[in-house]
Amino acid sequence: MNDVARVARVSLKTVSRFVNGQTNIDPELSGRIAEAIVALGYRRNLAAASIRPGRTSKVLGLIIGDMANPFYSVLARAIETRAHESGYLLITASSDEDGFRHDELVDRLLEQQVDGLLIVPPRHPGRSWELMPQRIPPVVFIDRPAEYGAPGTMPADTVLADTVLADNAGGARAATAALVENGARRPAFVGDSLGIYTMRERHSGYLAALAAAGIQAQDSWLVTDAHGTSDAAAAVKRMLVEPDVDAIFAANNRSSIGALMAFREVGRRLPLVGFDDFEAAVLGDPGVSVVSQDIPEMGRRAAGLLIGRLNGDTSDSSVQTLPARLVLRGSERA
Amino acid sequence: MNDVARVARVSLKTVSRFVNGQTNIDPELSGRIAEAIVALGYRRNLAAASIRPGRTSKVLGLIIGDMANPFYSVLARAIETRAHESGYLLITASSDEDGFRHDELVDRLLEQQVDGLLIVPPRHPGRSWELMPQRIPPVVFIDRPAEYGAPGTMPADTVLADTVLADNAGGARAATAALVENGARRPAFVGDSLGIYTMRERHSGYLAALAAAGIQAQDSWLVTDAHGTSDAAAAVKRMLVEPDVDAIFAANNRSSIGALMAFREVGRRLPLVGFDDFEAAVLGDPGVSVVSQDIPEMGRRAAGLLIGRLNGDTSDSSVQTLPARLVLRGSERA
DNA sequence: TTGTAAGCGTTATCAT
DNA sequence: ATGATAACGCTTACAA
Repeated sequence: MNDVARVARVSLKTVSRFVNGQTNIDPELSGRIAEAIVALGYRRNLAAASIRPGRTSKVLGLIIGDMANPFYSVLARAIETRAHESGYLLITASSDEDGFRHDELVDRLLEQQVDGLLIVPPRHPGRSWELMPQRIPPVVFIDRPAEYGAPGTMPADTVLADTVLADNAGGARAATAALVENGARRPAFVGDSLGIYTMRERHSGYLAALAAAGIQAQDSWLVTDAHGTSDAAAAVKRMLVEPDVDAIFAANNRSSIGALMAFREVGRRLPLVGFDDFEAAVLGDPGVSVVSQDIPEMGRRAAGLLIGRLNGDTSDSSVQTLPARLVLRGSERA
Repeated sequence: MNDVARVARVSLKTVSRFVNGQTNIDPELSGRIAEAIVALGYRRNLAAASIRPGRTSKVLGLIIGDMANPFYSVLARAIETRAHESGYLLITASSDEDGFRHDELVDRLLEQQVDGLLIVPPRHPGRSWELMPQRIPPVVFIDRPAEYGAPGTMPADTVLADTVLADNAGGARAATAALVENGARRPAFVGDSLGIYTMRERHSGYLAALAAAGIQAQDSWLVTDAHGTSDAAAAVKRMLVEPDVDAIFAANNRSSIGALMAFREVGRRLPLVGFDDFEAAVLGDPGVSVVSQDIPEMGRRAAGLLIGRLNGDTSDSSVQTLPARLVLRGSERA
């Protein structure tokens, strides 16, 4: 910038004005500056600009579980789009659901001077947010509450922290109810560990639907160790062989896909409703009914909330829960 | 940092040494510094650190078409993993395949002082890389060559630019050959516009396989306006009704899925091989045979190449082509 | 409208 | 081993 000023025979400040788009500049000087910029191939250094107090980096940090997972990548895209609209870049990092790595990433992003943080808390939490140093930029937690007491309670005192969740319990309840309405009396729950927040919520929705139908839930209907499609497939295959259950609520899309694999292998199916939509759901016959979360909306809301905070919104921390929608494609019937 | 120094009653430089992990510090002073850091909740400012000459930001920029697209998100994840291993963060941005937006992002990332750039050139190119100002950090182009002359030729003079591609032509040739070996005499090509580099390559592979089999390609076998699954489905449905062709090479996975949709709707199928694997490919009966690109390897290679450049590798610009693997699952047969 | 000088948080030089 | 001081590229009072 000094060089530009020298070549254009103006002061540093005038160049600064020019590159910042200020208007009160003599057209002649503007011209000389523009020429000098092109001649020298000058490009402003935003990192340097952002170290001034009161100036921001215009970069946001996003921590998700795994960028390669469609849930996260769709979420990330929605966030990126909203961020871009307001002139923010996005540093996206994967925690692999590991608390330690997550915490490292938080520290690194803060050192990198991001203006705000969007975080999907890892399944295996690390340090509590209560232990965070005082000066933290606004944070929005997505999909799962942060690890401290009740969601939205604690962080309000320390930092501006909002939370955006999906209605996991309500969606699971609707899914299970759809099975029951189509005649199921012994619907299974096939999913991952109940140590995971969303699984816990979905399980409680499943139980609520059973209770509402006057059905007594049985432990033998419950599979909570389906970490991947093959676990789920194995569990569902057992269900087809020993028909203890008469329908399946697949609590995530890996479980849904596992169920389809088992159906195909055994050559027989059970009524099925899954949580979370997936590409192949429309390809089978019948199509797979699912509870669909509006993931892009979750991302837009989260990013919008964060950017609102950065624009000076200091209202109380909020917890928003987005509705989940039941999409019936036929697989809920016998 | 000044405050820490004051509280710990040491000089600024000693604190700097401490936070940079230098060893030559009196243990007593170290202790005082550590205390002061905790007491003040001090966190280093990496943005400020990076403005020193010779110092780097330890941030890489990645421009892809669309983060929500599985091809890109898997690629991004592999890149992120490799970057993380070497201590780099990754700013990921989507161009939406639009040259103008792409160019804006390049400028912004350069202003943000990223140490290097990983770029999937947009389908609708903007400014040529020849026009870029001189001082540019190393760049790696992925999946498609950059927009200037032959891949890898031009940028060598201006900037360190490598290119990592998949063997689109070879993969398409193998896919088409598999159809022919299973009796196809009139295999269709269903894909997107040949204005797209990868489509052009795949089309030439398809033609090569036909030529090798002594089959004269017909214009009526060629569909190049399948931009999404429904376009492809419509095209394939026509093929099922008026059987001009006897097999289908789907040149991308949207076309494969469209073909499956058409098969399901009409209740009849044709031999099919697709380019690019997809989740639902194993769920049908028969499973869908595909040409599979090793996307994570592409990401690892690209990131590794870039980091190598950042570590001082100044060898000539290279163009690497990764093999595509034919995965037969049954759909290639009648 | 333009310029001068100070300062942001850090690291590097060079002395001690 | 430690520290004083300058410098990085930029913005912002404040002055002219």
